[in-house]
Amino acid sequence: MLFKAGDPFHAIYAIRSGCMKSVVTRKGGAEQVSGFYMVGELLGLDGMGRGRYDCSAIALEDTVVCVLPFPLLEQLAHERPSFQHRLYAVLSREISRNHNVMLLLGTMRAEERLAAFLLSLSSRFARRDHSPFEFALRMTREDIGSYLGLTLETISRLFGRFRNAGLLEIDQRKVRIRDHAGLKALLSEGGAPAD
Amino acid sequence: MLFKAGDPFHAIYAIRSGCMKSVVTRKGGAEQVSGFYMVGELLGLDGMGRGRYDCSAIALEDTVVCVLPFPLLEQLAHERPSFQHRLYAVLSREISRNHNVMLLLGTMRAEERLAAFLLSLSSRFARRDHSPFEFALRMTREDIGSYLGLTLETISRLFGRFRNAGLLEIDQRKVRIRDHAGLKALLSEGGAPAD
DNA sequence: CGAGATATTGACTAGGCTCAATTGAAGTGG
DNA sequence: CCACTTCAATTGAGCCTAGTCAATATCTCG
Repeated sequence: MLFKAGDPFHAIYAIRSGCMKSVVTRKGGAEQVSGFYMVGELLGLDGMGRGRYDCSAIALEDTVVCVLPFPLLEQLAHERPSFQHRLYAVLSREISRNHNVMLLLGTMRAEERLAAFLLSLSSRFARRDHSPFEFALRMTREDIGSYLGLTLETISRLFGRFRNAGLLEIDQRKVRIRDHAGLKALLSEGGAPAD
Repeated sequence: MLFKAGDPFHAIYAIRSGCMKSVVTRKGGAEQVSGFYMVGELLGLDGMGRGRYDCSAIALEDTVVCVLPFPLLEQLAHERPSFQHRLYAVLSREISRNHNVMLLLGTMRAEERLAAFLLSLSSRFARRDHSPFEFALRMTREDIGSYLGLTLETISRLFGRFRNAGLLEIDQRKVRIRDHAGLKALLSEGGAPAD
């Protein structure tokens, strides 16, 4: 665990290698995975508002992070307007990303959610010179379910269904996407027909 | 409509009077209300990442906003570090707020969602010297449902159930909270018992 | 090899959605 | 002023998706 919800905020973290998840906890004990982070992505952006992190960051494998002390970032931002601009953009993107998750949780059915999740992973791996069609999940079914607002059983069943439909191969955590277009098709269905 | 998803971003907006909603649209047509904004709150924070708004802002009644051109904000931030700090905090808070919505959409059942929504409204009105127990909703059942990831029928039924349980009175859009503690109790249930 | 996670699969249940009809409120024009 | 339209809200019946509970299988690691 890199930091815990409630810890005082003084830095954001950039992942140099490995993979992490962030978890928000509700008074009452219910938890939800609020994001998965891979190489090059930033954790802890939620902390600067209240001066405390409101989620916990947990490594999913051996992970190396780069500590970016917030006072230093603010100083750099002050000195270089272009850096200031970048930093605002990074925060704003996180908001956009959250909107997508809200859309997923609020409007999609289980199949669509998992398809969207896999496609998102796929494109993120692609941007990092990994194969977009073959990669290893670093998280458990339970983590995926929590992130997508589903149960681990549902995730497991969906993987089975996707395999039977010839959309992908899955062996434990190794995923191989066989029909990228087919996954995409699952997304648009239910909305307006593509015209 | 103040701005539309895809419009080029050049300003954020502060509400001076009235009430607005923001709506994200999915390729495929599905829409979701991503937030309700009242006096003093900021809209359009999601736009600075990509240079385009990714949601639309729609007034729910006659509304006056204050236009805050982003270049101006950046300049002010550069000149006054304390202002820069505030601006980062505002963005970060929006991320925290989104985490709460994700938690709501991902882990709560219908009753809990509506209770959480009403309590949130209540405390926001309180902070603005309105009564926290008596206020008028500015949005339709459909808007509420969309925001909470439920259908308008479910919202309507829940209002009925809450009324029968003596938790509140509701006449069209006028709400009167009769049992604040009772609403809160709906939230913690389902999680771990308070100990 | 054994213990404890993690995954898979089945049977059953229930919460919330869909479809549909009705009522109510607010606005429009003759 | 009142029919007429339109939009919003309520209510009911039935269904379906995903959750729950439970049993088993498989992995990982000490």
